[in-house]
Amino acid sequence: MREKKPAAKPVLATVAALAGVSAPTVSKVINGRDDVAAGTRARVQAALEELGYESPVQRRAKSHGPAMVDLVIDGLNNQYALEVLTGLLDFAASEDVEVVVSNVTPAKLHSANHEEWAQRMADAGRKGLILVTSEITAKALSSFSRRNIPVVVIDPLNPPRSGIVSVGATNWAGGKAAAEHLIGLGHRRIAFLGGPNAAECNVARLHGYLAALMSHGIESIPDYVLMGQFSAGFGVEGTRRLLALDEPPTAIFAASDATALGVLDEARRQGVRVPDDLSLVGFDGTALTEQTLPRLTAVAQPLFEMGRAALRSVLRLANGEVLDADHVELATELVVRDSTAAPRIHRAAAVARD
Amino acid sequence: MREKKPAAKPVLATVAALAGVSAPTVSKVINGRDDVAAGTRARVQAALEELGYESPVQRRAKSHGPAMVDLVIDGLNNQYALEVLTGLLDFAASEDVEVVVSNVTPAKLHSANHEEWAQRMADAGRKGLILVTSEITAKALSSFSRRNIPVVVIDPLNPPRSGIVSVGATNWAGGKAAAEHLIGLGHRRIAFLGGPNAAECNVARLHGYLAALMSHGIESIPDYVLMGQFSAGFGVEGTRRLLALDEPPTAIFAASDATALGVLDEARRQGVRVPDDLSLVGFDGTALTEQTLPRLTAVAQPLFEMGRAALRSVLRLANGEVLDADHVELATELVVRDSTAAPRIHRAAAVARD
DNA sequence: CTGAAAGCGCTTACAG
DNA sequence: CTGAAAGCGCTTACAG
Repeated sequence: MREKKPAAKPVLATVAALAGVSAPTVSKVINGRDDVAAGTRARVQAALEELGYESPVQRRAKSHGPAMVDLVIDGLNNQYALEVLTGLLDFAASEDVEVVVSNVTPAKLHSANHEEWAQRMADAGRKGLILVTSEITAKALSSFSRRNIPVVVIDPLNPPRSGIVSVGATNWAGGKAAAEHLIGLGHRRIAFLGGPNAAECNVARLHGYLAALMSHGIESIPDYVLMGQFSAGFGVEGTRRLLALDEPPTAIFAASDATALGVLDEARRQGVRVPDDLSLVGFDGTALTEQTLPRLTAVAQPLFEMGRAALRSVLRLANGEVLDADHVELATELVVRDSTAAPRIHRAAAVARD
Repeated sequence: MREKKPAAKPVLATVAALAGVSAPTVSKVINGRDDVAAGTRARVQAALEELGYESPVQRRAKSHGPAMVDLVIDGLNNQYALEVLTGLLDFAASEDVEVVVSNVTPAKLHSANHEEWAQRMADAGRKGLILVTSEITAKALSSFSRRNIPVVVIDPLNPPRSGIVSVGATNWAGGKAAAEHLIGLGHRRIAFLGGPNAAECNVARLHGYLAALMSHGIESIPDYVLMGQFSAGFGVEGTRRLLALDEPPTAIFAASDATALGVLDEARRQGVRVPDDLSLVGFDGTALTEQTLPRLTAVAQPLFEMGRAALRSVLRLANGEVLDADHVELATELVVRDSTAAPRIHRAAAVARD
């Protein structure tokens, strides 16, 4: 529902009254006729400015309806994107903003003609652009910024550069929390199944994990750190490699829920019980974590809120406001469920003591 | 003799004269008011068509940018909606159509002011409206059709009435295929865990299941048919009730993948092995079916294609074309994976024979 | 140059 | 339901 301001929308007659001329004269100034005295023209123009007058045509062109923003998701087909989208759409509805959604692969995004794209958005009166887990070049960004179209990236692949507005999660702190939870349970042989090396969020998770090991005096073992994709397939493959080691890990920190799903499947296939024989922590905290057996201990990202925050930032920028910071990270939270426990050796020792 | 130049841009009064009504009446038709007799409306619309009249608003909306349609999803947060959305967005991209997505609960949808909503869409030059798993009243529908905004419903909750264009799947055939697969494996005690009674698709699945039983001379047992929701929670609850029966079923046909997920969890909790002790067939065929252990045998709906077909229909209608049929059902397909097997008794007998 | 008056195209309020 | 009448916001034609 759109609220009508009590302040009456300025009409040609209003402007005329303020400028002390007749309506036809204002009409002439607006339409660029030359039969108006310079002084009169100046007075009328001042009045137009002051009242923020817009002709019906201008008003219409300026998108008569609710504000609209574009949202581009790379690979809609995962739980992660879905939750970001839901948060964003819910907030959009409450703000009376409409969202044009596109599902675009990174390759297509990269090869797109950004000038044309930005011009089309400007013509359509779009207020801003939100990208999810994509990267954007400085050159492409300038196509939009030159047209006053703000761009916000959710969970950017690149490290946050100044000039690119982005919303992320505290990936480093999340990685640290995951590893510390496992260390706290008594684990020392903790593996990391990461995503793409190029993804900044993945690198941050890795370094959080390394920081936790280091601060507890645990040496990191290169064989325990595998980089791949945020996918179940990589979880399966990585687990196979880890369990084939002479000294396999007692715990795995998977850098995404999807990866953890793969770990769970491969462990089951090999008769390795989770959490009895192997502890497992995921990352993302999507609805998937509740659907596995055992339910998955995971670092939850505030995906819903990230969608919300990104839209809020775009609307603020479109409104000419200044943001507190270009890059914002929302807090992750470790949610302990059923896939983590003390390592076997510990429990065996505890039983022996009894 | 009065010679009118044909090049003259048609104006409201021109249309009125041709239709033999007054200008205000034409104005009402254009703006979708409901206080115009059907016959009068038809005459006016014919005149509008013949003269190619366009209001200033329409003229502006039309000349600018790619076509846009609105998509309203009820409860985005499930795999089903996600796959429909993906199919629809991919086709939209290839057709250079933009999609405005909203996530609206059924309650909100019901209480919405459809007149205002339809008028906003008309003002914004939207080509059509697509609803996913929602119901729409005849009254609401008329708000849109009066403004020449076609509406297509994907997987409608109500039985397809004439006048409502919808895209669904062959739910009855799918239900029959699921039950026949189980019967073919030797099962006779087959339960059905359904969705809401109000959902037409669910009723069709149930009757497909019943038809299969009947055609094989298997009596249907009331205790084996439970109606609830398309959710994992109901899968858990239903399984609990079924396994507590004096003579529990040897197979369960779950009317959604989510329900099947719940069945799987509860079976595991009770130490009932799938498919050894219990066979399970799901319905939807979302990506979930590949992620479970065992992987889920399921009736797959062509969700991707349903999204695609719905958009295609809306664009055709917007283009003034006539559809072959108001309601279309795309074929479901049984995909056999690892959650179904011959019932125990059968296998025991087979072993005894060896 | 300027603006009263007429006009344009559309919408609104309301009597019948 | 319908349309005469009034109104709205803007533009045009033209007298001064």
